Amino acid sequence: MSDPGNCTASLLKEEDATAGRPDNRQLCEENKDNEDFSDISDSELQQLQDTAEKGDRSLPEIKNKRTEDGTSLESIDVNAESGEDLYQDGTRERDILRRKRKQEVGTPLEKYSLRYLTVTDICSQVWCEQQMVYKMELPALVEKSAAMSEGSSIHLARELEVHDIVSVTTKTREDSWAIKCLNILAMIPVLQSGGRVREFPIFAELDGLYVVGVIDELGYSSKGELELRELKTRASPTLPGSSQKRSHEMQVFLYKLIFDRMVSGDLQPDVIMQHLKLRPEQELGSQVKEHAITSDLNVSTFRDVLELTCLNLTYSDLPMIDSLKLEYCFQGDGSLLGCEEVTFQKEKVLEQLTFNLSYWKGLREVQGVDIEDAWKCRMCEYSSICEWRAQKTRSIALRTLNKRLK
DNA sequence: ATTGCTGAATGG
Repeated sequence: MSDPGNCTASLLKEEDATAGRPDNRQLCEENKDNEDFSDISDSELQQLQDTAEKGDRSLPEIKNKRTEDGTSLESIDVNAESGEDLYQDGTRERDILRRKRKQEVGTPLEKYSLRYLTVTDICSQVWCEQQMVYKMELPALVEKSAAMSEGSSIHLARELEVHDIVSVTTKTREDSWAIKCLNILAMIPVLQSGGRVREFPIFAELDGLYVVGVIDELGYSSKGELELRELKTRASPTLPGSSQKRSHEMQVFLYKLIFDRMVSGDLQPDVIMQHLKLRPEQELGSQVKEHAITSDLNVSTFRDVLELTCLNLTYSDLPMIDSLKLEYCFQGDGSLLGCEEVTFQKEKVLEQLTFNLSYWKGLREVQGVDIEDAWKCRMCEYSSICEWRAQKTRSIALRTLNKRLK
């Protein structure tokens, strides 16, 4: 490994990833015969009304068996093969934490005990907010699709082209955040020398909320502009529809928003630690320290690494992101389907963000999709229990009924 | 808090 700038952070956990995983296949099959909100037959009308009055909503019982030894192994990167096992594990972990600590009152953020949101959380909110909320409440219902696994491995393959991978065991939450910092510290010089990096960790406070993410790729364009590239692999050889593109655009917009903050010296160690409830004096784990030493960094507590990172970001004179590109590739043969530059309109992005965050702050109720986007429900794991959908269906049914009575 | 706080992104 000649270039220390080529390491990224990741995490490994629990060996028996598949144990206790509920089989969702049947549920997914069932969802196939769900129709749009419209097109309701006469016989269904009465049924719908009955159901509506009863308020029937049978939630399937979800069990989360899990080994309780709790030993966690974190690493500075994935030893390949990450795909499914890690995903399933992570999901169950989040599931347990959220459901255990679920409170009946407070803002959604408090209800799900979230100290931060991820960029993906906000993007799935753009796709369907109601679905995103169900994912928080009942994550076990989602099964990773083949397209998603394929996407993950393509991304991993690309990452391996530019990164060496080193695993590191961690003991504390501070250790995992220290790894993010170490990776940032390693990537800064690569960017300064005009190089290319993948999986750049980002985090910043947006509108009072902490948002965390990972930038797929950063590099320089032929014009010498700092360019963000987000690879989207597609199961079919087609470009995404407008609805899906909207969510992709939001993703890169948020990346830029956060990255720009980071390089303009907006990051304050104390604010970060307060927000994320990290202990500044926490001594770093031996493996983390070891890695820091090989990178010639003299650090012993979490505060040391975080402060060093904030200072580096502030004074390394990295540019803000000039260009945002969405790159679509076909999973089948790897062919490029299209690459488009999206224009960052700050006002619009902030407006969208404010709307999304207002849900988390408890300023408004959850919203599902509009009728014209009801096609999304056909591939949604939660359509059979969806309150929003039921309500929409009901209101349309009643409207149809009224028309007929006229 | 009884023991208590998350790899993010993957695609539609």
